[in-house]
Amino acid sequence: MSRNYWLMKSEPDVYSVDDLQKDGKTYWDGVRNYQARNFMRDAMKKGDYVLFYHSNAEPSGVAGIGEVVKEGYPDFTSWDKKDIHYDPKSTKEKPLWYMVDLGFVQKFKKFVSLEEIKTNSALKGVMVAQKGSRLSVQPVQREHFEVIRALGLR
DNA sequence: GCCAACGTTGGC
DNA sequence: GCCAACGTTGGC
Repeated sequence: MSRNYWLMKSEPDVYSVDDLQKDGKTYWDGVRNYQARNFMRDAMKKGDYVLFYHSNAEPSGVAGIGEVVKEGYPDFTSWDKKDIHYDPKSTKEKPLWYMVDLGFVQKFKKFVSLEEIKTNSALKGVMVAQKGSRLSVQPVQREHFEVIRALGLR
């Protein structure tokens, strides 16, 4: 089976890997960036694995693994006026933003910090370690995914 | 809380 | 279509 690998960022104060473990699955609402949207709408497939990354955290890094359980569909929070992610350009008839559903796979035994990712020579070129990398949904090479998972399950 | 990096908006 | 101004992200 061919499976793709991704990294998704979430601020743990807002939604952490523990929340995902508790909920079992969640919908990944609130992405308002076209590149990230395109990944979720067009490229992420059921069964793909996702590194669950804690951003704006102390420390930041990968906290666990999730799995795509529902492929891209319109982010309904975008046309909800009361929602913090409301965007008047998006309507039910013409959705602008998309999301996927993410299921819980596992929480790492050992948190893999950004620092660790940056200094590991086997992880050279990982997008999240690059300066100014703000993309909240990004592709990860299989080999890199495996290295990070191995670090997390030590 | 600061600020560099980046994406988006809007005047021209 | 350029680019300055502005808003946001996210590491530190």
